[in-house]
Amino acid sequence: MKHLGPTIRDVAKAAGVSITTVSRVLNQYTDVNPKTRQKVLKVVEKMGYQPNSVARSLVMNRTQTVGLVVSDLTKSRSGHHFLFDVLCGINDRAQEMGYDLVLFSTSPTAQKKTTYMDFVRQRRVDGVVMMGIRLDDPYTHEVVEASIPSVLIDVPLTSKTCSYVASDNVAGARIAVEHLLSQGHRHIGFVNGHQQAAVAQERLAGYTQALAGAGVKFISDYVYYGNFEQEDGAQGVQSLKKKHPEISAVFFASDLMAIGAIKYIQSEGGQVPKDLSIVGFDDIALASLMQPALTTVRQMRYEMGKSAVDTLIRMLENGETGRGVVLPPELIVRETTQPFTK
Amino acid sequence: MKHLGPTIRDVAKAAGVSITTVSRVLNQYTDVNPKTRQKVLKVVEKMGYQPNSVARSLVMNRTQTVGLVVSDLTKSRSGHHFLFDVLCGINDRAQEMGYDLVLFSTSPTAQKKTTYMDFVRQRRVDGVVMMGIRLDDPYTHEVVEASIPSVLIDVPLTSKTCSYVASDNVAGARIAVEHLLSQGHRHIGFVNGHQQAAVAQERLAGYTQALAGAGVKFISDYVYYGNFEQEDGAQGVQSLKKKHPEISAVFFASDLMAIGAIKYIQSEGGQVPKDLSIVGFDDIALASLMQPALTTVRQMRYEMGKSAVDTLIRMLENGETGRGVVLPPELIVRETTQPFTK
DNA sequence: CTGTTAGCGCGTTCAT
DNA sequence: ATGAACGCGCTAACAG
Repeated sequence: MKHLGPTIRDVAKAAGVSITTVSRVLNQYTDVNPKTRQKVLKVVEKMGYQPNSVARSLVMNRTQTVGLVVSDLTKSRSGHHFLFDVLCGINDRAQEMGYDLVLFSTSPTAQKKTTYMDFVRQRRVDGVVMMGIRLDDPYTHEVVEASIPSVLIDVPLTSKTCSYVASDNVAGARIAVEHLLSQGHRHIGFVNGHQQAAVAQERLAGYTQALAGAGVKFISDYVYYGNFEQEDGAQGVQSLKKKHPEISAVFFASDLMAIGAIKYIQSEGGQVPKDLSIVGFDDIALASLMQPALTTVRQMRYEMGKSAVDTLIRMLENGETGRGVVLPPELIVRETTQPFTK
Repeated sequence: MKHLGPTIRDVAKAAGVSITTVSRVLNQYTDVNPKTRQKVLKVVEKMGYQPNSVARSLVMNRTQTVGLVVSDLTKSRSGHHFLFDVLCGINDRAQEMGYDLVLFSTSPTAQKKTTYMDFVRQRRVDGVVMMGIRLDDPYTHEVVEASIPSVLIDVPLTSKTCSYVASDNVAGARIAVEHLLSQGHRHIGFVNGHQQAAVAQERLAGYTQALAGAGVKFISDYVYYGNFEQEDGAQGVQSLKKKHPEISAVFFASDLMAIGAIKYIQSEGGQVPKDLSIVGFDDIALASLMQPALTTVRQMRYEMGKSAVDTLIRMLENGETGRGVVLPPELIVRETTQPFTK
């Protein structure tokens, strides 16, 4: 495992110039003789020289690297569908902007052992994008106070060095529920995510707003808290329908829960939307493939990823301070909702 | 944006020892006085010192980083379901072993511009895991000849520095087709992936083996080549059934294609498995949620990821040479297959 | 325009 | 058991 290639010194020697000069042409400095530049460039080309980014990072004190930290990447099966698209957006944009992407997953337990700043300092990433994080994760608040720029996905917190990117979850939930209301439903259940998810709180707000807008009374017992997973959806409807048989429609905070619910209803011999109208949230790939196809609220996942990197880089390179970016959701009406019939 | 923390020098000063000594205790050297060690450790603790991994990488000429290069990460929608789980496995194991994971996506065009070795040398990763790569991607053969260790996912090539991890695709296809045969089907179509996918070639082999084993004649016109995507599945059955109405069962090289086919058949008023028995490949999450639930061949995706990292690290740290790791697939019988009825 | 000189933070001989 | 000195490959003043 020795040298994998020539160093800047080898190039300098071969070109008959100093190291500095080589460095200059490589870094687009203008004050270098065109002829020298050509000569150097030719040697670089011939030797197949590639600058050692580690050495450069050391001296520049910048790694051109962004860290993507995900909480419990593996465990949250629900997350996959959402995370992957965001990841793609992040990766694509980072690459475009000349940054490398380093992936980390943390768990709440790991977060107790290593502080966020230790974590970041050790890795020397220039900035961080965090996703899948809960409000009560230890890192959450460390991040906003950290001195290194960060962007949170789906957690609306900002500071001088911390921005966020999220869907407009309030609006998303509202249009979902308004859709149900417009179809005549008046007893609308809500299977939410866990309370430590910022999005869950926002979607609850959207739910109540929609009800209020239609003059329908909010009944807190119509709200069930799950964990975004399929099983939670099944349990959610089951619980809701048992206690409140008058419920004719349910809004779910994730497609996966909605799907779990549909499966459950079907397994009990029921039919969707005949027996219950259902709206999900996310528009994951499965949504359109379900039988019946799921009516849901689409999030711009890929764009969230891109936007996160854009925001991060603006803080990194232009010194901008933290801000929030909110992306619009979109109602996708498919087959799991139908007008209320007594 | 200057110092984010103390350097080894600060620690040395504060502890009243030399840099060397600090370095020694940090790197588990034994020849250091227990009392000095304690003193240093205490200072390290108190100052919250974190070694600068960049500096260490420079001097050690190792980055403790593995690169994950994926071909067309974003574009291959079919890949998501497969890639993500593998990614999780890779990430988890890399983290366990103390390596960071850097994510890259390449495209065939990008591969024409930058050679693989340039790519790797620039990033200074210690090793590479590649996935989603085609046999005709430029990188494919550069990788096996490269001087830095690598592991290919799903491409059975080895060299001194290159290993691979894959499912036993021949066996997987064989058990799928044997299942169909055992149900009495004799006219079995095969919607394969594109020919530049190693797995496609292998699955074809498994398909023909199974037929041969049952004394059923192989008809090359029963094989359709798609691109692993949903649409390809729909087109595949359509084409196959039109030309060969006698076909009573079809094996698909990906679940997504199988699902596309089911959707197509249903949209035409047909029924699965009554009108056509179907077996997929992968066992993605959708498979069990489909209506009817998809019979398929499960791949150990997460384990493939873990295994890839294990293999890579054995080459990296023990100097082992390239080898192949083949994981067993498993037939998951669900609802899309039924015995042949005249 | 170009070369010389200093480091960046750390691991590593080689003395002591 | 410990420290001084050197160098990893590169960028950035500072002369000329």
